[in-house]
Amino acid sequence: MDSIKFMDTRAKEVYKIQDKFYPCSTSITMDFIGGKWKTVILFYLKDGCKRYNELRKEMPMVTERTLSLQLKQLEDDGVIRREVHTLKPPLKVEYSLTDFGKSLIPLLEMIAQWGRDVAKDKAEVVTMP
Amino acid sequence: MDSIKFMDTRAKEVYKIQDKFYPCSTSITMDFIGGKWKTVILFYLKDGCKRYNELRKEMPMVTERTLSLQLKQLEDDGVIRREVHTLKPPLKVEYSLTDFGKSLIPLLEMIAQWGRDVAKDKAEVVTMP
DNA sequence: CGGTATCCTCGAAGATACTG
DNA sequence: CAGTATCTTCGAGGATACCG
Repeated sequence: MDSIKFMDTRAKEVYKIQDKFYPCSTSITMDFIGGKWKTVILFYLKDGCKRYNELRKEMPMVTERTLSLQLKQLEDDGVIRREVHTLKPPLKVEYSLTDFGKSLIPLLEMIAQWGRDVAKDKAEVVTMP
Repeated sequence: MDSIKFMDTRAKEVYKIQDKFYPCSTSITMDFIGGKWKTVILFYLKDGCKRYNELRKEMPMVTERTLSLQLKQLEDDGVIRREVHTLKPPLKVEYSLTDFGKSLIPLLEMIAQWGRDVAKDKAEVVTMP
């Protein structure tokens, strides 16, 4: 029992949301916008609603499956809204930010701006084939 | 040749940094700070340099291997600096933000703040066993 | 048009043991 | 103290084909 005083007694507090543990509030944010495509999708949605194919054209390197999955996750997380405007094909589906999603806009702008600053130094801009 | 006018002629420009393509400036930023642990590490380094074991204690769920790899990536990306202060064991190694890394601080603060706002609604704070 | 279904690859991250 | 070495797991994301 004496050894108790040598143990690490600093209580480490973490966040818990539905059985998931987050060691830092930044982890919570990254769970919403992390991954390869979410910030890109959200960045293109921030100026208004977009159709599925419009998003695809903005992201020439994403596969349909992945775009679809990411959109569904963002929808499940309450960040974006999916609205179907037709009953029969050809379908018209529009995606837009929810109010909760709009709360991310300043952050998205800042992420984009830091990337642009880095690009100024290190990147070249090329046109996709 | 007539069909050329039906093709998607909007030139899609992307960023290129050392053979990697980025469809959006947000992707560049996320390549630096994305993943499960980088924002956490950077957030804990933003107030000054930390030793390896100090970082471990802040992140009770990270494995040594992963922490080590993430630190090395951040170092290779020029975001943090690694300084060795002893020649023989026990070693003293300190990590700190570079000037480039410090340019991320406002962004890190904003990421943390958005996460805190969400936590206020949805998270509980628990003490790690 | 706006997706799913299926199968597959690959890298991030973890578990555990060991070391200068 | 501050890692590295090995092995393994797991899930994000990709390729391709098909569907309402």
